[in-house]
Amino acid sequence: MAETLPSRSHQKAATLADVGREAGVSAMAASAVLNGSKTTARISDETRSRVLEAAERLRYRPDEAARALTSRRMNTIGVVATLLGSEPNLYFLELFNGVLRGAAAAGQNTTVFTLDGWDDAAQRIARFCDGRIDGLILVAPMLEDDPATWLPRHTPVVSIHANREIAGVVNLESDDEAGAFQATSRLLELGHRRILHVGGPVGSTGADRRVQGYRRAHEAAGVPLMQDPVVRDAYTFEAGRHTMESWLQVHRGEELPQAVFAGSDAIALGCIDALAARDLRVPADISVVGFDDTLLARTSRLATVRQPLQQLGRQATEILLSRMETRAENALTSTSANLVLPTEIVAGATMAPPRTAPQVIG
Amino acid sequence: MAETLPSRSHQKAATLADVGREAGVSAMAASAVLNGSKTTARISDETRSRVLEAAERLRYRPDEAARALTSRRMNTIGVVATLLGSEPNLYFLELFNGVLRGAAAAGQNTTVFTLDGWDDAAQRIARFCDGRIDGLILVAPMLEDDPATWLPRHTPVVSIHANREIAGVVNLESDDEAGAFQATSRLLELGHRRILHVGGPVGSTGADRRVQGYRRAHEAAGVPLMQDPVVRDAYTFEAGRHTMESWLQVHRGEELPQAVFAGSDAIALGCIDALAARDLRVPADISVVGFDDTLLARTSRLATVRQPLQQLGRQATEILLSRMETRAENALTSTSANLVLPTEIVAGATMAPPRTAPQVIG
DNA sequence: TTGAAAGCGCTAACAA
DNA sequence: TTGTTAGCGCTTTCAA
Repeated sequence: MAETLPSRSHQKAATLADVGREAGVSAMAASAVLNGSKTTARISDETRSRVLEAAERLRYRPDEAARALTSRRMNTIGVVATLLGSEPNLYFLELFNGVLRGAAAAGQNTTVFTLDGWDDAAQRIARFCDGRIDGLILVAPMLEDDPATWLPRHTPVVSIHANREIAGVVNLESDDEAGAFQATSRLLELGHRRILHVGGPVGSTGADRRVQGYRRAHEAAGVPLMQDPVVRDAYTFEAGRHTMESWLQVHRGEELPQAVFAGSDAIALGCIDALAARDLRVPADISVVGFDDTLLARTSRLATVRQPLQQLGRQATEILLSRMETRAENALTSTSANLVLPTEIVAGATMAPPRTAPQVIG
Repeated sequence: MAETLPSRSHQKAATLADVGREAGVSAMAASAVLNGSKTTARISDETRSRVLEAAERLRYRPDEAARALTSRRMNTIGVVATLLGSEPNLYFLELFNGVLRGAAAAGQNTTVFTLDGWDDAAQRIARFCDGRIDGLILVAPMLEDDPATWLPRHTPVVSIHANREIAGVVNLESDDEAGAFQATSRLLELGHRRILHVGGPVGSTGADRRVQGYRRAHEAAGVPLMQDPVVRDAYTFEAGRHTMESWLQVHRGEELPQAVFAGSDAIALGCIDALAARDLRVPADISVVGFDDTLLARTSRLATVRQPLQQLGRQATEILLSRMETRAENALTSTSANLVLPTEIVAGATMAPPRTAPQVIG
C-alpha cells in the first residue's frame, strides 16, 4: 500500500521531541542544534551530527506558530491598505513592492490586511495586530481618529501618506505641494496660461496639497487662475475621464484649456481618453501632466511628477524594522516623526508648449 | 507622570488568565465567553457579563499565535510569487487582488512570499509553510521538481498557471491556446496576412501555448506564416520594445508586418512604443493586439485577449479554502485537477483592417 | 556538555 | 454550569 495516498505515517510533522528521541538526546539539545538559539550551552560535534541526521531523516521543520509563542516574534510585518473598487491600484502596488523587498531583505514575511473603508478599521486592525505581526505599515489612511487609542502598545507602526499626525508613529510622505508646484510652474514656463487642475478627492491631504502647489505656482508666476480652475474626484482613470468630460460639457463654447494638471497618473490618462474621444490631440492641442509616475505613466510616456513610491515603501519598512528592534529592547521609541521625500518632474511626451491659436470647446 | 510615555503598566497585554482573575472566574470560562469555542459548557449570563466587562477593562485581545498553536489553524493563506525586476507586475497584481478578496470574504489573512527565482524555491517555500499558513497558492510556478516531494503533507496547495502537473494539486489556468487562436483569427478575418508574434519567454508553458494558438489560427485559415514569424522574450514593456525594434532592424528594407500579436499587454505596449518611435501609427499603419487585459490595456484602449485574472485568483482561493476544510477533517483530498477558464477578445482601438498599400521598413 | 522542568497563551478533555 | 488539568511545540533558565 505504497504511495497512492499520502502515507498516514508522515501525516503528523516531526517535533523537536521526536528528533531528540530519534537521536537519543533531549529535545533541548535538538532545539539548540537546529534552531540556533542563544543558549550558551555548546553542543558536542557528536550530538550535533546525530541531531542533524535525525532531523533529516524525520524531515523535521520548526513550527513557526510554536516558536512565535515563546519568542514573541512572528517575523512578519503587516500592511494595511484599502483596496477599493475592482481596479488594481498601482499607487499601492508600487509601495507594496517596496515593502515586500524591504521585508524580504530582512528575512521577514509580509501579510496584507485589506480594509473596505476606515469605519470599522480600528476594531479589525487591532485584532489583526495581536500575535500575527510584529509591526504595521499603514498605507494612505484616511484616518479620522487617532490610532494610538486602539493600537496595541507593543506594535510599532509606520504610516505612509497619513492624513493626520499619529501619536508615536513615524510617517513618510512625498512632497506633494512641491511636486505640484514644480509641474505647474513648468507648464507656466512653457507659456501655458489656462491650466486646469483635475485633482484627487476632497478629504485627502495629499490631494489638497497638490491643489495648493498648483495655486502657489500661479501666484509665484503672477498668473491668474483660469475660470473654474479646479475639479476634484477619485484618483482613478474613470473619474478622470468623467470629470474631464463633464468639465468640457459645462464649458462648451468657451476657450479650451491649454493644459491639464492631473492629480494622479490614472486621472491624467482618463483625461487624455476624454480628450481623445473629442479628437483633441495631446500634446498638440492640449498638454497633460500626471502625478505619481506609476507604471501607467511609464508605458504611456506621460509627463508626470515622480514620487519615489517604491523607495517610500522600502524605507518605511526599514524604519519599521528598526523600531521593532528597539521596541523589543526598551519601549522608549515612541516619538512621532515625519519624513518628506522629494519629488521630481518626468518630462514624458504629453507636455509641450501651447498652441499658438486658441481653440474653442465643441 | 501621565501619558508622556506609553504607560508601562499596560505594556504587557492582558491574557485570558488575567481576565479570569479580574472577573473572579477561571481562564477557561473567559476563553469560552470571549473566543466562542466548541465547548459544550454553557456559561451563565452572570459569568458572561462579568468576563466581558473584565475583558473590556483590561483591553483583552486574543493572542493569535497562541491560538494557532492549539487550534493548528492560522487563518492565513500564503501566496508565492516571483517578483522579478523593479517593475510592478500587473498580471500578478490582478490575480493577487482576486486572492485578497477571496481570502477576506472568508475571514482569512493573506501573506505574501516572494521568490527571486524558482531555484531554491523548494527549501524556502517549505519553511514558509510550517505553522504560518494553512494553505498555499502558487502563482505561475516554473517548477522543476514535484512540490509534493517537499511540501508538508498537511498544506493544501492550489496553483495558477502552473508549468507542470503537480501531484495532489489543483491548477487553474486560462485557455491560452484558444485565446491566441481567437486573436489571430480575428486579425486574419480583418484581412491581415503578415502577422508577427512577439511572444513571452521560452520555457513558459503559457507563452508556448499562445504560440501554438497563433500557428493553429493560420493553419485553420489556410494562411501561411510570414517570414521569421515568432520572436520571444520576457513578458515586459522593455522586452517588447526592444524585441520589436530589433526585429525591425533585422528586416530593414522588407515589407512591414500588417499586425503584431503580442504575448502580453506589456509586450504589446512596448511594441507600440517602438513603432511610434519610427512614426508608425497604430492601428493605421499596423495593428497591435495584446494578451491579458490588465489595467494597462484598459487605460490604453489596447485590443487584447482577456483572461479573467481576478476571477482566477478568487476562484483559486475558494478552492483552496474548501480543500483546507476537508483536509482538516480527513486527508483524502489529494486528487489533482486542472480547471481551464475561458478567454475572450476585447476590441480596443489598436486593431483595424490592414492598410491597402504595403509599407517598407525604413 | 547535557538534561529536567517550567512556561509562552490558549483550548479541550474530564471532573466536580 | 464551572473549575481543574493537561498539553500544543518550542525556548530558556537552572542544575547536574
